[in-house]
Amino acid sequence: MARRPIPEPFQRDRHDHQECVSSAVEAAHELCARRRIRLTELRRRVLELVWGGHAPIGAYDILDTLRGERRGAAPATVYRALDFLLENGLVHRIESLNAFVGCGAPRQAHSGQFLICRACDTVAEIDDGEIAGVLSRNAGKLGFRVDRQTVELTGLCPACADAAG
Amino acid sequence: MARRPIPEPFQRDRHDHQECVSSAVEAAHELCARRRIRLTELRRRVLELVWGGHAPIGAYDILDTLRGERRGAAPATVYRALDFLLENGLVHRIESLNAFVGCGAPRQAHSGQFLICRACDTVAEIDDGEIAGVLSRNAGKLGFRVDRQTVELTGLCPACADAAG
DNA sequence: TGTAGTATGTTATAACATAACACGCTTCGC
DNA sequence: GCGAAGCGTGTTATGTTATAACATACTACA
Repeated sequence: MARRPIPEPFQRDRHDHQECVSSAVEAAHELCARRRIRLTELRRRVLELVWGGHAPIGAYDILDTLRGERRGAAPATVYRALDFLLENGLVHRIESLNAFVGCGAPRQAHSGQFLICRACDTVAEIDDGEIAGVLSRNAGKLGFRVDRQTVELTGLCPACADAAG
Repeated sequence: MARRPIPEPFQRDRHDHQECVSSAVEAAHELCARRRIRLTELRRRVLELVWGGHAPIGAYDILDTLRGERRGAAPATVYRALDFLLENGLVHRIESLNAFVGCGAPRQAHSGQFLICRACDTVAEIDDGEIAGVLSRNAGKLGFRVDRQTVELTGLCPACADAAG
């Protein structure tokens, strides 16, 4: 596991972001070793780029950077790496933004819930059992069997809410 | 208001779907009259096409139909009509599918929660106060102020779950 | 009847994503 | 070490979703 816990949502002012990136890469290495799958150079690099910040990044923004580093980078290059990272729960896709964020607690593909600040673009992932429970239970009452939850809450993070008054 | 309530989620086997469409159009007429905004021919037609079924429909599928009916239909034609319908809560966008469904209880742009059957593509909208409450409350505990909730649950509807065993 | 505001037509392009096939590398049994 | 199988990436092409920008037409209302 990472030596240092991923910062709690919205406790990120003035944090050492490089530590977030290296924790994420280290966690990915360990997860891939455990599963005997390959965290190739390309996949590691795409993971780092997704972890460039706590804001979601688009596939073509990743591609733009990659093109400066590797000849022959193309959309498929990026999407294949992202598919691998998604399958293994190392990144998440934010459906409402067509963009990707790093996962702070990687494990097999899982859902989580996302708090998306519309002012500063920061996304915080939470994994709230109460939310997941209510969703499954209330859908279940209607006879619906839930496989996958997409929960994306847009609004203002604490800092931006303060600033907005 | 519509003379007949929109069918409950998943009580739709052998229902008279034309009734769903005409209820939706009638509700839209009333809502637009009340707000003194215009449900034009184009907007009404796009609304009908979205209500073609209880499965989400893509903008370009709407466009394909429209092209057979109206000269000069183009993407902007459809997206502008959809924007109008979205703003007024007459349709919803399913983010995880980049597609649209009719709203059974139209009012000013609102969120709702969506149950999406991955077998038959039916989408049921629910408006569950307990879910909305837990989401707002638990995000609020972290200092996050929620403006908009995107909740999309993918899985199996009762009929398809039965069929799958 | 003029005009301001709204709605649509029209053309172009941006942004996001996948298909299909070739090639090279890694792994593993022999 | 050698060959086959599977995996990962390169490469080219295309499909799908969405918006920009400007022109024209329609509607409401003074």
